[in-house]
Amino acid sequence: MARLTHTREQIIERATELLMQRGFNGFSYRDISTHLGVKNAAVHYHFPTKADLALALVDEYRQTLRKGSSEFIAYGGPAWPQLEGLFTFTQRQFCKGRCVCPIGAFSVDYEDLPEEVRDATAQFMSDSVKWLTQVLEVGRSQQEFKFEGDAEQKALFILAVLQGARQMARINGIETLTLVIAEIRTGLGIQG
Amino acid sequence: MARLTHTREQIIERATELLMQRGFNGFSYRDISTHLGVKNAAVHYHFPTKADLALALVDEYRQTLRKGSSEFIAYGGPAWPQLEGLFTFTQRQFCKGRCVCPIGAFSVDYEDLPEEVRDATAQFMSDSVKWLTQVLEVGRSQQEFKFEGDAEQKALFILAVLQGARQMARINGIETLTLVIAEIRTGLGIQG
DNA sequence: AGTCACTTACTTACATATAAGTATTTTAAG
DNA sequence: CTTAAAATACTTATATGTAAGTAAGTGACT
Repeated sequence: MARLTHTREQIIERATELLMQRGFNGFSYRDISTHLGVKNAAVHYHFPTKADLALALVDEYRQTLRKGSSEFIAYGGPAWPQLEGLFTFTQRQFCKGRCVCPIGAFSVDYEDLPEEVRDATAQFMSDSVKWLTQVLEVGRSQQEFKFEGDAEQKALFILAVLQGARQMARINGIETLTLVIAEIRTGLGIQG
Repeated sequence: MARLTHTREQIIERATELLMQRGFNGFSYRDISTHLGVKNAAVHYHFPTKADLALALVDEYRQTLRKGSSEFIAYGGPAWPQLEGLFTFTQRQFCKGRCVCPIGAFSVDYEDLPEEVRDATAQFMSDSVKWLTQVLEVGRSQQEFKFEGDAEQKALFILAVLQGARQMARINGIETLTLVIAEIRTGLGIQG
């Protein structure tokens, strides 16, 4: 079943960009279709409603992030490359368009979202926290990181900083993100 | 010049709520007017365009935050009540409707915003960083806080965490915000 | 013949905004 | 102190554009 076109993938790609740049309520099907050179209804063909599209976006983002992290969860290994991977990912995403992360965007529009999308977003958050908690715990036990207290609390903390910094960086420039990441490293006893 | 109605103030109040709950693109003039029991055009009378409204909202939020902080800047005094004030403010705002802060909301819709609104948002951010930097510097020199490195970097860091946590709390519940604030205190050597 | 991936052509609804009119209140002049 | 004019705070009505969604049709491939 060889694919003739990649419209579906292209829709997701463009929608992700738009979501990150303008928020979920800040773009329309038209913004997607004109960009791809197809008609509005073509987008509806692949994603009948905007909720369907939103679900696909969360899923896509989850898969993107999971690619690198699933191996760690399964087989262990050093923890700090995992954490650095998260930093790099965050910075690279930001550079692709000074954008906030999809979850950050969704969290602003949260009340508006259909319940399934809210659930998917929450699930994604929960997965991320679990993953980072494990990275921190393993890293601490292997003397890669130095911190006190609950690893899950620290994980929440780090994800919150990244989320916030990415948004602030949109207004103040990327140095904000860089400085904040440096501060996280310091807080974990990692010397650059 | 006694005021007969408070429509203008009520518009700002309601619009702030809506902005925090649904983002700048997530509400319309109709949402405001029906809530107040006036007509759509009444809102346009006070704020001809949505950009005008946005500007007023940033200004309002700035004034709200500045009330408590201007005295500190002018006259000094202990620093930690200032910081605790920020925490309390953040938590109280959140409880008023599980909402993100207006600046967080704007940062998501940033690309969409008229330039004046972007400028005002940036100005607000810059003021906030300046204020918190001063609080941290004074607090450190008075032995209220304990931390190393640049105070401005730390200020950026703390504002980013609060911003991010407030959004995450929307999805995960207020404990996230509480935990994160506890973690900030720890990072400054403050014992609860 | 049927399914896939669309297009054409629409509908319904809402958002933003403006123009013109009205009631009430304030100001300022005689 | 009275009154005319001007400003204030709206309403009614309407224009223009856009968003989301659907029904029915088309052509290509299987």
